[in-house]
Amino acid sequence: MAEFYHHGELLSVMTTQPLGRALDYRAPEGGCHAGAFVEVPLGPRKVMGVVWGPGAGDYDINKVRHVIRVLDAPPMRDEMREFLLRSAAYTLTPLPAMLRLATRAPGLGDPPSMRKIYRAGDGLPTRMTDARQRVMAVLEEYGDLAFTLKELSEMAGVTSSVVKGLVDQGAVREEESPRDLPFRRLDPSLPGKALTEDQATAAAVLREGIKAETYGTTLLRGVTGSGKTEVYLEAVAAAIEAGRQALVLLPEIALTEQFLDRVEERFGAKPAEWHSGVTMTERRRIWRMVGEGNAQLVIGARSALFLPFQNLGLIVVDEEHDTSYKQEDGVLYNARDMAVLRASICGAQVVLASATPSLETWANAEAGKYRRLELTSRFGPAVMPQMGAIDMRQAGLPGDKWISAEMKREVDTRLERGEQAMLFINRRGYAPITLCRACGEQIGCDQCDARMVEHRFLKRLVCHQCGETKPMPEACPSCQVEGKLAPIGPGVERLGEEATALWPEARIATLSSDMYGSARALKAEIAGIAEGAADIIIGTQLVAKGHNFPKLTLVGVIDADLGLTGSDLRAAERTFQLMRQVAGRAGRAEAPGAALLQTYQPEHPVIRAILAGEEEKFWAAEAGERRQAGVPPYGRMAGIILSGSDAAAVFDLGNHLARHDGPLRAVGAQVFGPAPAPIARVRGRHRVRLLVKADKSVALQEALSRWVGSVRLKGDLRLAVDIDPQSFY
DNA sequence: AGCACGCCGACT
DNA sequence: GTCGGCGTGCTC
Repeated sequence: MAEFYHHGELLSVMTTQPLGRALDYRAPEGGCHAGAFVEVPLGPRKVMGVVWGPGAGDYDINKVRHVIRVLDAPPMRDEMREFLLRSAAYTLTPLPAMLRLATRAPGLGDPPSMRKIYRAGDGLPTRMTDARQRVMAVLEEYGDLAFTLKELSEMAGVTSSVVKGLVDQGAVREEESPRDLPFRRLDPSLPGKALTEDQATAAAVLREGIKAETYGTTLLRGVTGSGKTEVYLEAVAAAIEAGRQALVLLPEIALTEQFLDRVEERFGAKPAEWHSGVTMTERRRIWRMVGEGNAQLVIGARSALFLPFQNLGLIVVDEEHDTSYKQEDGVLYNARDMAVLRASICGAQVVLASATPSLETWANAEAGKYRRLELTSRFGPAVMPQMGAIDMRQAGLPGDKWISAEMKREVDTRLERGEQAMLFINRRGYAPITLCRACGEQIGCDQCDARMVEHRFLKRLVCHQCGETKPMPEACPSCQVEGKLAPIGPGVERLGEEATALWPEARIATLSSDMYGSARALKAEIAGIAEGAADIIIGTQLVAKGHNFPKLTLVGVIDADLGLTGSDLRAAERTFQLMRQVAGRAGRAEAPGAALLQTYQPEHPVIRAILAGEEEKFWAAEAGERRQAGVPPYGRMAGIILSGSDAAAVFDLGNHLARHDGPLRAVGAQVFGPAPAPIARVRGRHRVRLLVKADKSVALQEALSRWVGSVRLKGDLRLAVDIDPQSFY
């Protein structure tokens, strides 16, 4: 049991205020446990914090104030504190910022919110009417179940005043009940889908792992459609059977709805759903229920890692290679790595599922740190798609067309057969560049250094970097000449336009995340398309992620070269993964599929590896190059991002750091830069980046904090450390 | 993060 | 004289 502090005893409290350390307080009347969520006075304000441990006693004892109150929430467990400490140390994030991730729950500490519910009472109404009769019939039909006023009156087909009248007469009982209800119990004993031999073997291994009740990570690798989900749902079932909680992380909110249905199919009830699109009320409920152990399974985004699980036995990271797992939401962390850390602390199993694992995960599996499970056979009758390249150097297309004659023929064939075809391009909007033919100006963002992208659908120019938008101008903002602005290059909207011209009779659906007002609308659209509401699907990124289109038999990648060029060391890996994923879309059900890549570089090793299906070869070659270069996963890297409104001051700071690199040289690490960051200006702030490269064995974080801690940031200068950056060049 | 304190420029 | 700019420092 956690340490208890009696009234008046000195204890330390970690707040979410950016103080960087815990402060001493005295325990409140009635005392409190370590880990308790508390409200404490800080200057003139009241702030929330967590009782962190015994007081340090290094502060004027007369100035130490009392904890105001203990909040009504289960105390933070030691393992969560450990997780926060270690993830803060790993990512070089101040602890309060890390703590903020674990306290992001609306109404945390409020007493349970109550609502009125209605059930059958003891008495009978003095006068029976038709409406009253219907209410009593509903209550009788459902026995002792209780309903909200709205439910009951709607079910009986009466107004709420009828129910109220019955309450007054004692025929219906009104009760207070907590608004936050436990999640329905999941039933792991339901049969589930029949598994293939492959799947059954993998599932059995995962189930064994769960039984061991220790930490372990498994790479579950299987081509698209091989049934990874069915397999890891068996691991979820094993965790639930063992009375433990499970968490499934998905990279994309748009995927959750489909997934919830599969969970319901397997376990007879829907799990908790945690991501940015969930309402405040639902979040409060989830936070509370997860903490009370009344949510057995959570499906969520990366932030779900910080929910107060009481007995976490399994974390699944689906599509573990997905780059959206590494993104800033205040703190720069990779959810995949943090999942492994969280699990290792609480003795849980991790399943990293992917058709195309990241090189880090692949290397960890090769090194024997992760168990590796392979699903080779596809589920059901479908087979892997045939792959082919279209050499665009031979296609002879004009500069404003992107669909080759060969691609058109293949699509024609599918249309004749009543099947679906998908054309994929990873660029949102109409055209990535808007060029003035009079002066050569490319319209850029006023706030950033990025180019603005025309979105004809929105009738605006949009900055994909900072979200800034402006109306499409008539005249060039630089030379004022009118009518000379020209769209350059393809975007998904423009491709849709070209497709409409090529196939005027076909039903064409263009899928881009910015074309739908809500995730719900997009989901509905995708569901309709999957059922056959479109013949040709034109899509970006999001169609490459896990949707199932049974009638789809052709995927055409319009610009397979995107991502091959440039000096980003991970571009090849990303391209490989993306194309394998997209290709895997085709022919998931009965009809066999084909994948065609339009490329100007058919001899490129990545393109060839994809076409040949030689994945191991690709990874081995890529791993060799990285080992040679001493970059992740065979070396360590960190980015230092400096920002501020004054470009010169930002660069000065960068140069100062680069010159005073003693702490880094002491461990043999090298500094590169300063150079303008990949996005050199964001929202009016100039950004400069330094890169640090070190040997795998180096304690990089300690060296970095000594180095970075040596400078004091003046004015609006900011410094952020990005451990294991996604892109480095 | 807030909020107070305090030190310089331009006003009633 | 004094109002207010925001740089610096403090909060247990």
